[in-house]
Amino acid sequence: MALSTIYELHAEICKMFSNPKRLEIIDHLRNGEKTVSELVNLSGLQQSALSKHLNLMRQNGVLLRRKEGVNVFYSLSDPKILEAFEVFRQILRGRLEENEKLAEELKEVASR
Amino acid sequence: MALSTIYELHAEICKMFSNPKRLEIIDHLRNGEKTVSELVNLSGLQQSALSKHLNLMRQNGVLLRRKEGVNVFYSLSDPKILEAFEVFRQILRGRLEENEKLAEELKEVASR
DNA sequence: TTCACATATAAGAAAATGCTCATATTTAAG
DNA sequence: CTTAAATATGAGCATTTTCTTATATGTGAA
Repeated sequence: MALSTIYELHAEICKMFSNPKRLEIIDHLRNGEKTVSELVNLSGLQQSALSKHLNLMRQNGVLLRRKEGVNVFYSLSDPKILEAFEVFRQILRGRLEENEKLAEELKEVASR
Repeated sequence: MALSTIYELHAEICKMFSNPKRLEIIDHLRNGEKTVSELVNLSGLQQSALSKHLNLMRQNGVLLRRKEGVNVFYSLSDPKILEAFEVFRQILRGRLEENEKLAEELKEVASR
């Protein structure tokens, strides 16, 4: 598990974010902590699968964990992550708009 | 191959960045285009492996491709990607510093 | 056309990922 | 102590990733 270069570390972070369900979970935590059961309902994942996602993100320093009685609350550890996401989403939006334009053009061409 | 949700698109991008060699290649293109052979030398990858990385990043819109005679030049398509990387690297730097502090403390404790 | 170089692609194997199902652990209540 | 609820962990399986080796394609020179 010993990572060395900046590229390996960076890749490890990206790998952790390269799963739609994990990104969705992060989004659900955007406005504050949630329990595992709440996240089960929100995500639609099986409890065991969710638990593994949460643990992975926690081990990578993305999530914080807090126990209170029987419940465990998870929360985002660093709001900067959301900033970085914003840049990606902007790129994606730009790309989506391009695709929509292309789709429009194709429709126009096809309808002639 | 049909992606739909923003999470799936975002995850797809992250997946593409979740490989140390690809991140290294992007870094090599930071200051302008390079041919495949130049990148073979810079990256230490086998030519076939490099070619696949380049093709993948191109298909995902991260790289541009330009042919000139026998050579093919690749370049970054969007400088914003480097911005997003910067945010990640900052988080990583912070985490590395923390680790170093912890390592220091451990050394001190151990040397008593 | 033929050759040599630059680049791309195909096939196969090893490793990693993420799911499901089953089981363990922890904690509060009775 | 026993039970029930919340959470975590383990085993097995299908899928994906990435590498290596070998081969194909494309382009300019002779």
